[in-house]
Formats: sequence, structure tokens, C-alpha cells
Amino acid sequence: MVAEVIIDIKNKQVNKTFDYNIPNHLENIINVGFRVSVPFGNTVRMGYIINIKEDTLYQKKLKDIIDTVDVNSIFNNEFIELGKYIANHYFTYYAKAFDAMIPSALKVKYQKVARVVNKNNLPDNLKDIFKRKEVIIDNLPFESQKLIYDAAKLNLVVLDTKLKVKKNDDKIKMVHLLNDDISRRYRKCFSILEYLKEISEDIELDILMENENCKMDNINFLVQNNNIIIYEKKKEKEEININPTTVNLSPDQDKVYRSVNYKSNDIYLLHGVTSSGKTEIYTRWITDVISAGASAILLIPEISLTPQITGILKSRFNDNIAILHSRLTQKEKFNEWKRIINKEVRIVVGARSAIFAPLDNLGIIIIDEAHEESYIQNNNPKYNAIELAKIRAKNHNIPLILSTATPKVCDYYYATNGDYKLLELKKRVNNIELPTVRIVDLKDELKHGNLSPISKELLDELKINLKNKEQSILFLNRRGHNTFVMCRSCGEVIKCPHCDMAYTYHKGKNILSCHHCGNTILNVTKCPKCGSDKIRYVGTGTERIEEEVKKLLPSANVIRVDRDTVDKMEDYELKFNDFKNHNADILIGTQMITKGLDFNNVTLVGALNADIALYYQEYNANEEAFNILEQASGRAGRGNKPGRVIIQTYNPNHFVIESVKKHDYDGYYNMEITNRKLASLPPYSTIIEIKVKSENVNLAFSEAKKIRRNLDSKNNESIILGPAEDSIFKKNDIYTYVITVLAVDDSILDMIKYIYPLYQDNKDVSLDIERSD
DNA sequence: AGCACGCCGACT
DNA sequence: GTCGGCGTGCTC
Repeated sequence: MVAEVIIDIKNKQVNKTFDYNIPNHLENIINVGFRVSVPFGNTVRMGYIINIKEDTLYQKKLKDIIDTVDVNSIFNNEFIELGKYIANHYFTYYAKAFDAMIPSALKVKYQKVARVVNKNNLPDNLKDIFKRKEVIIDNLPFESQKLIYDAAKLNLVVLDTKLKVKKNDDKIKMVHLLNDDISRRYRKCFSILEYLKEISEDIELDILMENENCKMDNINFLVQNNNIIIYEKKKEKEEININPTTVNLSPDQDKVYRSVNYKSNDIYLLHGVTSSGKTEIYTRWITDVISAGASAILLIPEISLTPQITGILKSRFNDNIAILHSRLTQKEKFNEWKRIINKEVRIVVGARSAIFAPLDNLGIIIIDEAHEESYIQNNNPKYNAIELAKIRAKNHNIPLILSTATPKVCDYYYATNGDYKLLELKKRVNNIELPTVRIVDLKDELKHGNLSPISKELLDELKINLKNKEQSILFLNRRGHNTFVMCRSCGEVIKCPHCDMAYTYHKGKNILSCHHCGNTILNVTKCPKCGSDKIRYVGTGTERIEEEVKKLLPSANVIRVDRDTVDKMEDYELKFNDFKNHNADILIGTQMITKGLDFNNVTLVGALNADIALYYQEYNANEEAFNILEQASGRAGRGNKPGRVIIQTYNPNHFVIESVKKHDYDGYYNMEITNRKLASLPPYSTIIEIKVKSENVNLAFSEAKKIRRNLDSKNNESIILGPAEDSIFKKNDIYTYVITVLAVDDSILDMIKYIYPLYQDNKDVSLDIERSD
């Protein structure tokens, strides 16, 4: 028998199946969905068996499968099909798609080993190394490795690759700089060492590779050259707090609860205002499904942001629930996964990736805060967990529930045209009032000579809250609006040489950092172009707001939360608990703080510059702006005190601002859906962005134009735009042009599917294709 | 992702 | 000259 195998290498050259012979002793063991080790080239690799067949079309003799990696099949047919779907739909490699579906604890690692052939004719210098018959090469110092490779050439030892399932890994890899002694000619490695020197502290390997955009090749070279060492640090584990409550359903809640047909493949949009008691309804649905013998998946945006939900569910379902917590160690995640596989649990709660929970008798899938962007994986494969949930719901013929206070325009559209069923909750529990929203026109502030980012009206309210010992939240959507450094003499803006984007100024560390590639330099005192010392800082970041608040309200206790003050999850929780326990009066932050947090004593929310969201250069800018402002407003007055919201803007008459003021979702929706229809945007099309990348600007542009011509030739009614320079035109020395397709039919999609593989083998140009569904 | 094969520049 | 960098191609 012959097995079709996807090799575990994420590379376009091997993005296909390879046939292997199944040896007799494995014939009764191996099945579709097994992971196996196979000889590949002159090494050993893991592969996924996606099909078993009688014969092969391959001309040469097949190699044998070496062994199985798992005791049981890891993917059933549903997941193999899902993996293929992800690879095709999201234009990525099969290995990446399959990789995305398994918990990291189940991933394999590769070890290079050397074995002694004949112990008697081993030279003395090798005898020290080979205390055992077999050693792991990667752990040895460079000199010993060299001796082994020389010995291998003389056939004194044999080299081999071993596969290990790293199921007990609760460690993270750290990089430590030993010395920077390296020839300048190794450009990449040189720059890595420069970076390490600059930050002058140990760094997580993953973060280093991300920031320096380097491959394991470079890292291995530096290890061998004794420039760095890699060590493992134990990841601390944490408990989640349990917060049990039981409440009866209101008539409204009860009506929603009873509307779901468990025997259908219906999609329901549960549109319920903030604090309308949606969690309680989830638990009823889950209870019903479980009693009927089936299982349930509940997706939530980020577990640490919703301790209430996990607390309630955990207290209700005890051991029958697996909570895939982002800070579980790898071992814990593996154990949870095993409990699911062994059918010890039938309820899975978790973020995006929990959609891959291997439950085989699903009864319902619920998605909380379904408008959240975090359901879309941000790096390759850019899958949307909600789209995958639809597929799984269809496979199992079960209901799918999308729950949110601010539905995406597309979802609401589907709910109104009958594709989804609409369920509504219009009242907050205990009839708490929605906060009052006031709009401050920043143009008027300027006219009255107030240059501060905080308006007089907002300042007055902050003072009132301080006096009454009530808490306030100030929120600044900073996306695309950083503090950058400019020369007042010649107008030069200090930019990252790799990305052509302005550096962002960080006052605390006195550094300039590129938010696109992570490159940092020491702050400049003189203009690099004209030498002038008239350096000026432009823009408003949370850091400046904090300064301003401290100046205006010296007695206030301020906590700032953004990616600069919290890079670890623990910091994040620490700060929030601090605020919750009233150790501070004012919380300042970016969109991080608008998520589903519950602070009972917060009565004032200020959105400092609502316009930033409106100018966000994406088709869903209005949607994002409405959602973020409405969700931020929802933070005010959740306890028994009424809430006030102040929105500062230069566009007080913008329909998004006016709708937020009136908490008028329908008004906003009707405007926005009309805009979408006129511009042929989703839900009236699927947006596909074809990113053409090359180090050579002209080549990237000419290839992009060629693709555009190809698309035009097969186009019926879709809109094709570009090629245009990408919003980040130059990043890491690579130029990107974008062709945007608003696809209304399949003909253009077929063309893209045809074009994509043409660039699979191109070394100078590569394509990244992203789609809105 | 590795690794072999082969081309070209800079050194004992 | 020749050593060893790295660009290119291949892996069932």
C-alpha cells in the first residue's frame, strides 16, 4: 500500500504530496490522519498521511515510511478536509494549515544525532564525546560538532535525524549574547548581533526572529559560531479565578434561549446590548446540548479579558469543561487536548484556535463578541475562526450562534436577508440605563485656544469624578497615529531605513522604534539630514496623554495600559486588578481597554480622538470606529451608578459619531450598508488583496501590472484596483504593491487560483494573497 | 527546511 | 592557484 504524505516543511517547493510505501509491519497500524516519520532527501521529516492508495504514479522506487509518530490518528476526515480547505482558501501551504490545527505541545521537534559505528576504532578525541553510543549533536559545542562531521566523512560515525513529540514542553527558548565577534560579511547575522547588543538583555527566541525577520539558519550559525547561546526558561503557570453566579432568565432572555433549533444548521445572530446577560443564555444552550449527549464549543476573543465567562462556566460545568487558556503551559494544553480526544470533556472554551478542538459529536458552536478582529489569525494562514466555525457547524448539522452588541455590518446584513436568524436583547439586565454620550467638537477647543488633547468639558468631568471618588477611563485609538520625530529646520522626518516608515518616539527609554519591523535606534539630538538641533515631536500618544493628565490633575492616580507599558500578560492583569481595586483614579490606554472588562466604579469614559478610527485606511473603518466607540461607551456605568461618555472629535456630524451618541445601531447600519452597496464592498463582494513583493521595486511593479492584465482578461463584473503601493510600501527592504479585487463572482477567483501557483517557484517575486472571508 | 552541486571572489 | 562563501535545485 502507498501513503500520500504532506511533508512538514513550510516551503512553496514542497507544497504537494509525496508518495511513500507502507512497510508490512505498519500496514495494519497506519491510517489516514496519522503523522509518520519519513526519509526526505538525506534527512528525516514528519509527514501527515492524507490518503492511502493501492499504487503510485511516481516513476522511481518509493521509499518506506520509517515509523509512526502518534499512537492514534490525529486528524479524522473532517480535519483533513478542513486543512486542505484552509490551504486552498487562504492561499497557504498545506504544512502550515495542518500545523495551525494542532496544539503546539503536539508539534514535533527534530534532533540531529550521531551514532558510533565501531567503538573500538574510535579516535581518542571522539571517545570523550561518545560516552554513550548515540549523542544529540545540536547540544554539543561547535568544536565537538566539527569533530563529529569529520568522523562522519570517514564513516566512523553515522548521522541521523530523530523526531520527538515535545509533549512536556512548558519552557520558552531564550537567547543570550556571548560575543559579537563576527565578520561583517554575514550581513543578517551581523545585524542580529547588533540588535542583541543594543537591547543588552536576553530575549525570547521567537521575538528575536520576528523582530529581525531572520530564519533558524542564521540562529544556528550564531550558536555554532559561539556568538549566542540558547537556553530554556520555565514558563510560569497561573490560576484563573472562579467567580460563580446564578441568575434566572428574564422574559427577553428566555425568548432568545428558546429560539434556537438544535436540529438545524441555522446561523443565529444574537444582537444584545452590553450587559444584557448573554453568558447566562450560553450556559442554558450548552446544558441542553450536553444533556442530549453532544458537545459544545464556545469561542471567546481572549480568555484573560473575559474572566467572568470562564468563571461562570467553570462553576457550572466543573470537570466537564476544557478551558484553553492562553497562558496554559504547553503541557497543560496538551493535557486538555488529550482530555478532549479521550472524551473526558465535552465543552471547550477558548480563543480562535479552539475551533480546532477535536470534538467529534458537536451539538452547538457559540461565538462570543463575534465582531472581534481577534477571530482572524493575523499571520499566515490568515484564517477566520468564524468562517471555519460555519464549516464545522455545517459538517455536524448544528446551530452556530454569533453573539455581539455591535454586529459586523456583513453579519447584520445576512440576518436581515434571511441567511441568519436574528435574535435581539435590547435591555441591560436589571434595567441599568445605557450611558449618556456627549460630543465635544475639537475645532471649537482650538478656537478657544485650548491646545491640550483634553477638552475643557472632559477635564471638568474628570475633576468631578476625582471629587466623588469615581473612576474614569481615557481611551485613545492610536492606530496609524504615532509620535514621530521631525526636524523643524528642513522638515525631515526620521525614518526606519528598512521600512521607509517614520520611527515612533518612546520618551521613557529615549529611543526611536519602528513599529513595523521592530528596529530601534537611540533617539537623535541632531537632524541626520541638515544637522540642526531643532528637533520636534509630533503626534499624540498615550504617553503624552499621561503626561498631560498628570499636569492638569496632579492629585490623580494614573495607570497607563498599552503595548509599551505591558508586554507580558501578567503586567496586564496586574494593572487591571490595580484599577479594579481602586488603586488608581484614571486608566489611560489604547483599544486594549475597550474589551469586555467590567469595572463597577467607572462612571466616565473619554474617547480622546474618535477621528483616528474614522481615518483608518480600510474598507471597514466606519464599522471599526462604531464598534470601538460603542464598546468603549459600554465600559461606563455598569454598576448601579449611571455612566457618562465624552467623545472628542473634529467631525461631530459624522454619522458614526451621531449614531454612537444615540446608541442607534440601526441608524448606523442603514448608512453603512448603503455605502457598502454603492462601493460594492462586503457583503456585496469578497475583497481579495494580492500583494506582490520583491526586493526590486521595478520588478514588483511590472509583475503586479502583468497580474492586473491577466485578471482584467477574465473579469466579468468584479472591480479591480491597483497595483498601488501597499500601506507599508517598504518593509524589511522588500517592496509591496497591492492589487485589490472586489470579487462578485467565481470567475475572478478562478483566475487568482490559477495565477497563485505560477509564482510558487519564483525566487525574485512572491505573492501574498489575503481575503476578507 | 536541509543538503549537494557548482560558480566565483579573496586569501594561506 | 584552492578554500569556502552562497545561489540553485531537489527531495517520494
